[in-house]
Amino acid sequence: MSEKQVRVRFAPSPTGHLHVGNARAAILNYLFAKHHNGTMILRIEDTDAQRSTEESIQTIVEDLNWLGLKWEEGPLKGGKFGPYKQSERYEIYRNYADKLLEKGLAYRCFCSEEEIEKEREKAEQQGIPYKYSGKCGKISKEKIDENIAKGLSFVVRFKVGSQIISFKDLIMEEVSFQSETIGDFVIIRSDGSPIYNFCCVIDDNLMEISHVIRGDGHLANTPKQILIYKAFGWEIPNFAHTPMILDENRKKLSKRKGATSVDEFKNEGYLPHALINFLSLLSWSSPSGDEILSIERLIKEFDFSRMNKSGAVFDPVKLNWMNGVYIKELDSVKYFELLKPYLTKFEGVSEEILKKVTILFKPSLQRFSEISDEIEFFFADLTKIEFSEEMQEILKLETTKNVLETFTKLASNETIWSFDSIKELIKNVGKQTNVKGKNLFMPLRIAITKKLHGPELPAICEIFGKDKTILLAKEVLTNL
RNA sequence: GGUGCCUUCGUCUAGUGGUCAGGACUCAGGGUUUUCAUCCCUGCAACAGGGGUUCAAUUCCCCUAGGCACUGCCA
Repeated sequence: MSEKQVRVRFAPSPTGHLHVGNARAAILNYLFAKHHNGTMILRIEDTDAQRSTEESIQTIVEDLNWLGLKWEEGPLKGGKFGPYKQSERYEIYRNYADKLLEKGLAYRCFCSEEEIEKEREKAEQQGIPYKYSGKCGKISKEKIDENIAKGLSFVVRFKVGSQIISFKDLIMEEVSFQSETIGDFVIIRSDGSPIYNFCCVIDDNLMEISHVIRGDGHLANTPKQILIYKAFGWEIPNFAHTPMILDENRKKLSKRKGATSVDEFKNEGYLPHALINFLSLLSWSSPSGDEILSIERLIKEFDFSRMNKSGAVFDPVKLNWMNGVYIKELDSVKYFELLKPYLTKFEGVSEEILKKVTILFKPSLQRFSEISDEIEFFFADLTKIEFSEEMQEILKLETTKNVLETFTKLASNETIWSFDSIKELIKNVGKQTNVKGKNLFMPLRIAITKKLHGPELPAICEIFGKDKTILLAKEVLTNL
């Protein structure tokens, strides 16, 4: 595979947002292309006029851009093998279908949908696997002309014949099918529009695709496609069918439980790099065993030989962890810039304060969308917040009263109010009350922040300011 | 039903004809932080089952079970 120029394509159908399964296919295509210094193509498979939308193409392109995946040829972008939208290539497909018709490798089928449906039901009742009978393949030429003259509508079916189709998949290895189980399938609809399996082959050939990398849902389509390649006498590309991404029940990852489309991850505050890293680690692993991998390393190390054949469960908990790792690595300028969109709730607050407050959460944040809830207590009226049972337990400690009293007393005498001075202050409270560790810090933390955990206490007090800090401590004291 | 693919800790995975079956996430415990979190360390936890082949099988072969996908005038 090295002599030949590597050309791969990502070919989504624009029927909604970019799903993580498709995103992974895009990522793998990208990594493979870059690894081999090849070319990546974006092709829009919009032959389903009912479901395809222009907006969807937009969002898919946006999502791909957000991920940072780049392609050399595609709609909008152009390239010498265009157009890259299948809906703009119908003439091409019809021409190739005509060639097949001429060669007798395909035929017009005049059966109505109702007729087919009846046959299908009958087969099902009898427990026999259904496949098209092929009866229209035997109609005489005169009859065909007569039918056409009568204006009867027809589909074009590919004549499958009988043979064993086997191919070597880069991931699944040797795979073979008996063509008899397939049945003559439709390549052109009655309205003249072409069907996926047909367009896909025509385009992959015309666009000189060297490697077809796609989800293993397409594995069963591959023999049909190979038959078409053979019918035209075309070279068959390499196939790599990637195992699917499953949900926690080991079912095809679908909506309903959590996020499944790239834009949802984007909105929840995941970093594109984290998503790519995480997705690339499903069914694949680095030879080094490392898990946090830069894009450069992924490109360098990616290879189908290290890919499993089994599906992988998408574990959002691990993704969150990984995203947290990448957030920690961000420098503070970039961190704040990416966080800004999640701060709309705090419009009236100065950027300076927001920067100070949000930076405290950089080590613990897993998703940007969490920031709002985390920092809210800085701007809320904390005197109105109730204590949870766990908090009350801690406040009930014998030492609590003394700690809070000493704290407010010493705090009132402070002249400077800085992180260091507050730290020192708490140290002194410990000395004077002879309380330390948890029993010293937790009552203060709870009284002042109304939370069981958060950033370093002195840092919070500093931002609150002296007056507010003392006020909050006192307020709790009076109710003790 | 038919066809195809798959099966190592809960999850993602490494790995080999002889290994204490390794790592990561989660969880638990400990250490640092005079607190929580971060961070560090330790621990829990797996070769689907049954037959072969072999001196030896998690690894090779077969069967069973289970899972998933496809089975459209969807892609």
